[in-house]
Amino acid sequence: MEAAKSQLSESSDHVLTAGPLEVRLDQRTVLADGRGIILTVREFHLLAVLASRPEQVVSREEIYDLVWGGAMPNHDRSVDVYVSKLRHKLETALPHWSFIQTHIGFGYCFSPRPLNP
Amino acid sequence: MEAAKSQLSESSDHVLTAGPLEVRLDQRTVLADGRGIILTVREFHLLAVLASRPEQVVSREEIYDLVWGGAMPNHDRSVDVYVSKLRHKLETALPHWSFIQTHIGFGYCFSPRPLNP
DNA sequence: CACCTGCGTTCACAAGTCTTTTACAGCAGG
DNA sequence: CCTGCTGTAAAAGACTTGTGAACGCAGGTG
Repeated sequence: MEAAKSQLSESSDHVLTAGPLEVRLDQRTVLADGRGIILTVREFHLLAVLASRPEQVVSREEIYDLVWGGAMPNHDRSVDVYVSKLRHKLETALPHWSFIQTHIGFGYCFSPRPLNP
Repeated sequence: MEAAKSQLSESSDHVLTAGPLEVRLDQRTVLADGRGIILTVREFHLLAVLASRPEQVVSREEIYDLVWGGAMPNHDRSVDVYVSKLRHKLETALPHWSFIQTHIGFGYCFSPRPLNP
């Protein structure tokens, strides 16, 4: 039942939930199936930005502005690099879930879904 | 038996217990396996603040506000220095336990756990 | 009063971690 | 093929944290 849920729900203003993933904004912590995941400041901020807009495609420029602040320099790859790092940590913690989709030529989309098998 | 317990329990409003550590708020004393640990005023206050929120990540700013009072001056390292002093005393008293985790770029977390070897 | 001691604060440096940049490989489209 | 885009490892650089030491201060002691 919960498996089909792709919508992110908010227990409160400070907690984002997506499947087995829980992002606690006020405490700067992330739980995967109740176990803590250690993220760096950037990784956490990036996840918070993406997870707060489930199912919405967000452009690199906007992500950059929200997480790094200011306009994204030309040819900057920071967003890509951090999405990669974040995906890696999420995958390690929750191997059967996928959270971030790439939208080629544009940006990324937070869209939690269980992987079939 | 108790080894697996990472949650802090409260025998009363005035005593915080975490593994073999007992913080007596009303008496301003700390016991490690029943033996007293001598802490200075600052050290005790810091421990009390952290131990009263087990498993919660607390920012340096908040710690500073609660223990020192007021806003933390820029580049102030008092919190770090006292965490270091506190860790040292706790380690001396309870070599096989770890109590305070660092969350880089943010703050500290009181998370009592026995050390494996 | 002169001295000693303990505490809190600040400083400085080493060690460690994180961020940014760079480079290269794979992929899809023309 | 050639080009543009993405994934990602690794190098280089920037920033954080741990901690010993120095300093000033206040209280206690002879």
